[in-house]
Amino acid sequence: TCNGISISGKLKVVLHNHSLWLKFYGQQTEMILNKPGRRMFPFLVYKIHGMNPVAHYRVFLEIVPVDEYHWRFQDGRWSQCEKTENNMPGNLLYVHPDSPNTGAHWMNKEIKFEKLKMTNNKEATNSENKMILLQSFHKYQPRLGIEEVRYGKHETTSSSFTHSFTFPETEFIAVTAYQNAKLSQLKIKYNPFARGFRESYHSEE
Amino acid sequence: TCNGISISGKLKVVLHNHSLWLKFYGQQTEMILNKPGRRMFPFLVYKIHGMNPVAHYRVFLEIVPVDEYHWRFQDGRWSQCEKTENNMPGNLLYVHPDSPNTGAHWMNKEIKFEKLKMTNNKEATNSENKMILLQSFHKYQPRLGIEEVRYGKHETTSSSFTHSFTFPETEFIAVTAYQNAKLSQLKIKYNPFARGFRESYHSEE
DNA sequence: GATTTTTGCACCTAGGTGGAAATT
DNA sequence: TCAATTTCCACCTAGGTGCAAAAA
Repeated sequence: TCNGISISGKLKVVLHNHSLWLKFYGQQTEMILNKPGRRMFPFLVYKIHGMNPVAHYRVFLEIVPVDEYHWRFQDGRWSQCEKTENNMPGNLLYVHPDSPNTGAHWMNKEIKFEKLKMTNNKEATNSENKMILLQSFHKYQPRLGIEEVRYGKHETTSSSFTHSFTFPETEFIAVTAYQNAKLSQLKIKYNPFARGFRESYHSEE
Repeated sequence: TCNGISISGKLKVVLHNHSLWLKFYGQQTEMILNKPGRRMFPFLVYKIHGMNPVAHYRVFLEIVPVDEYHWRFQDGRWSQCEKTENNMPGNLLYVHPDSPNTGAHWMNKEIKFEKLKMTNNKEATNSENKMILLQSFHKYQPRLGIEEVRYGKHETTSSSFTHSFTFPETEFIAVTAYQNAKLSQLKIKYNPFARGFRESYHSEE
């Protein structure tokens, strides 16, 4: 596991920024939730192989709850706490904006989920693409979905298969503020938008 | 003509920023060409009515040469000059990035060609969407194309119709530098990205 | 010379960061 | 008091303007 490659049938998916994800995975990745919506960092980038170039596919992401427990960061460690009673709500599906599209299109270059946003606001409505609604202090596992789309005679859509791809190193805990200082230092180190917080920023050549 | 509405069969298209285009049309619109590619301003925004919500359509733009003449700005006026000998080259087609999509999608909101870029560089290759290749000092007329897409049994695509919509007020002359000072003042007045050139910028409340 | 195109630039728009302070 | 969330912010990235000077 955690080798950055996942295979299902004829399809092969590579987690394109695998090594970056591993760095965060080593500190237990945290992702920020807020009302206007926050991007993931790292964001998910895949490379897909083995599609039929002329067939049509819908590519999407599911953010799957890993368990029904509340997690807590204490004494420098994450630990499972009480079980969550209510059914965890949430919009956990995000369809890639290029969907639907041909196999040739999807295989042509990396598939980036750069603009996916996550929120804890139940009333959130992003005009362009719906935001992912999650619960703070819960653990999630992103899962890539690839669905072949067939267009029937009567304008209806029927899918012939759906394949799922999971990369354990992309698991994360949703938070409203970073808990682990080492984790937030990784964010600052690798996210270009956080460059202002790098100690080296003003001293570098 | 120039009322901002165009009808073809069951389809009706409204030029959504009609009044802005009219302001420029009154001064003979100019659009900048350069190597990295330049957006149009105003850019083309349409509202489409009368599609079948569940049918699929491809929406695209053609930048049609109005004539084969070289135009010149002299003594405050544009005039037609010598005829262009060579066949005018160019990539004159720009498929809207949402294509293909359902009638419901297209009719849901205004269709913006905000990110279309124009260039005079024959070797230009924009990774995302191809740039429109035009000739400086030539006159062009944008034309909206709507093509119904039908998916056949054998993964092939066959179109059942294509409708075209032309709005005379969106005609323009391509240039590498603005010729008419009144025209460039309109650009400064209405394009948010040119705000720094507005006289009123620093004196406004 | 004269005209056209290119380059470099200051100045914007638009929006993504984590942190600190305020709020809940 | 404590923990979690929200708000505000300075500081970035990214990239769209017309203009002036340089180049072609």
